[in-house]
Amino acid sequence: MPRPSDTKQRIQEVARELFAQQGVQRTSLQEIADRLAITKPALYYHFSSREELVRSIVQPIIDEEEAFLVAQEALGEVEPRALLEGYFDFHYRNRREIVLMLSELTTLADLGLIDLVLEWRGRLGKLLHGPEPTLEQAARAVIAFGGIQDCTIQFATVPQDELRRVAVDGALAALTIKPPRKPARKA
Amino acid sequence: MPRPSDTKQRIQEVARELFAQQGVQRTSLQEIADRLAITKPALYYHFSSREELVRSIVQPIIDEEEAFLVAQEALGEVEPRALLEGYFDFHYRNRREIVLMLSELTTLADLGLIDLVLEWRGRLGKLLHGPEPTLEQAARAVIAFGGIQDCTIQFATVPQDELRRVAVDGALAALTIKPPRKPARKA
DNA sequence: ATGATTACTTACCTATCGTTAAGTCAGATA
DNA sequence: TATCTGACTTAACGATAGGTAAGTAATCAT
Repeated sequence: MPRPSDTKQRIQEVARELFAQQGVQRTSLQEIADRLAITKPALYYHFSSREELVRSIVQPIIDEEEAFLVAQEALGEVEPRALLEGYFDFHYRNRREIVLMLSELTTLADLGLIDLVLEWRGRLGKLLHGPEPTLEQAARAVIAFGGIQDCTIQFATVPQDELRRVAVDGALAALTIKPPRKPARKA
Repeated sequence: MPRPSDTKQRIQEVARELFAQQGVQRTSLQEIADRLAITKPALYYHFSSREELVRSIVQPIIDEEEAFLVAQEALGEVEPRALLEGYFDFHYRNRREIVLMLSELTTLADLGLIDLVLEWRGRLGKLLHGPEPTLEQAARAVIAFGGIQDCTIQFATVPQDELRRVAVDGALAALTIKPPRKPARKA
């Protein structure tokens, strides 16, 4: 049986599935091994530790989000709708991994996920409202981006195009700030 | 040292703190006991199991959210702003516990939290848009309520009144649905 | 045919965790 | 003074999980 094998990929597939189903912490190496009809130490041939297996699944998502942000920041001027749509597509594509990351933030603390998520939200807000947004602007950004994230998780079965429309529309609506007072009727 | 002791409350305080800091799953009974300078089995005098300790912290929040929903549903007609403000206040008051519940959904699966959260979102949506909302309406509700939740977590240090204003304004903005086409100028 | 390499298996170790049984001891009760 | 109860401690158990050491069968290069 030796020589090139796709076992490493198959381990990751099974891990992704079990992690999504029952959580990272509640999934043991034994369970992953059983599902593949191999032994636990076989996993150690492909991954040096449990943590490395977890990281191999989560890290690509982190890298992709990071790359997305860097690309948008390099653009200089951002068009809100395009930014939100890009953000949506990224989250829709990786919704399985993202939900497991978000619903186990503390478990994955070793990866520094908590700080990363907070940092990303800050950077996203600055893309929309400049380097020093007001509290109101920051809140709107959190609602908009968080809302898109929630939509990809909550409505995971809705087709991408349809969901993108309603999610991005909703996020844009959340961003529109009405002038503070003065009804300004029939302006 | 016998006779009335406040140890049970002190255990819960320490547990709340450690759970919030490093997660429920990553906090062992040993750690809680050490922090209180008592022994691990002493915890079992006050709580019949680890799960019961966790539940004693999480369950009141669940009950409160349930009660909030029941009360709102009983009202018949709901005013969106009032609903959102009530929702905000509940989440602001319990933000520490709520963040630990949300960031460990899978770990707390025994409590049926995942299904509960999904159910709550559905009921909140129906409060705003009736028993059978469109996808667009459902998405807006998810963005609005999720956004309020995110705000209480993200801006945990902002005073309650100030944050409530911006969070609820943002949520309301997310709820306003523009007519699909036809600019309908000067209607 | 031989040696090296790949891809594992068998067997085992150890640490930790939740949990329990049994004992201790200060103070309230009688 | 004797007894009972509340509030623990000491000691230990069983399960499980991550991890390792050593061996083995199949394949490739030489």
